[in-house]
Amino acid sequence: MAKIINKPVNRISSFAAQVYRITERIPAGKVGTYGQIAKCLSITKGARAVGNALHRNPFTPKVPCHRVIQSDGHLGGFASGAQAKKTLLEKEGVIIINNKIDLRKFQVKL
DNA sequence: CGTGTGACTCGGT
DNA sequence: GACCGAGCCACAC
Repeated sequence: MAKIINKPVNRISSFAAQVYRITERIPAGKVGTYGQIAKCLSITKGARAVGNALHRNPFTPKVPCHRVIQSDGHLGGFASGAQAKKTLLEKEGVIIINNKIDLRKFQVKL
């Protein structure tokens, strides 16, 4: 009999779920850093893992992954291009100068 | 289980 | 500010 194997593309790791949870609670007009989210998950050095989870984020419209930027204030990366990320943030009310964001004013406190 | 990769971060140059 | 190297974490193969 044929084994009905469905691609396990449906399972979200607990880690990723937590990342989405934190990202989802970022209000519009504010931004957060990968490291900050990582720290919320008790993994201060897991900024990379956080980026990975967001990059694979299956809840794109549900999770405002575009509100997550680098700790330096740079946009970081975006699946559709940093340009789109920049535009989106500006629409939310975030002021971006030279592809950089003022973390002092837009970094949300978790 | 080892290896490679990535939307990161920090420190030095 | 830009480039490089090292460190840390999770995932895919």
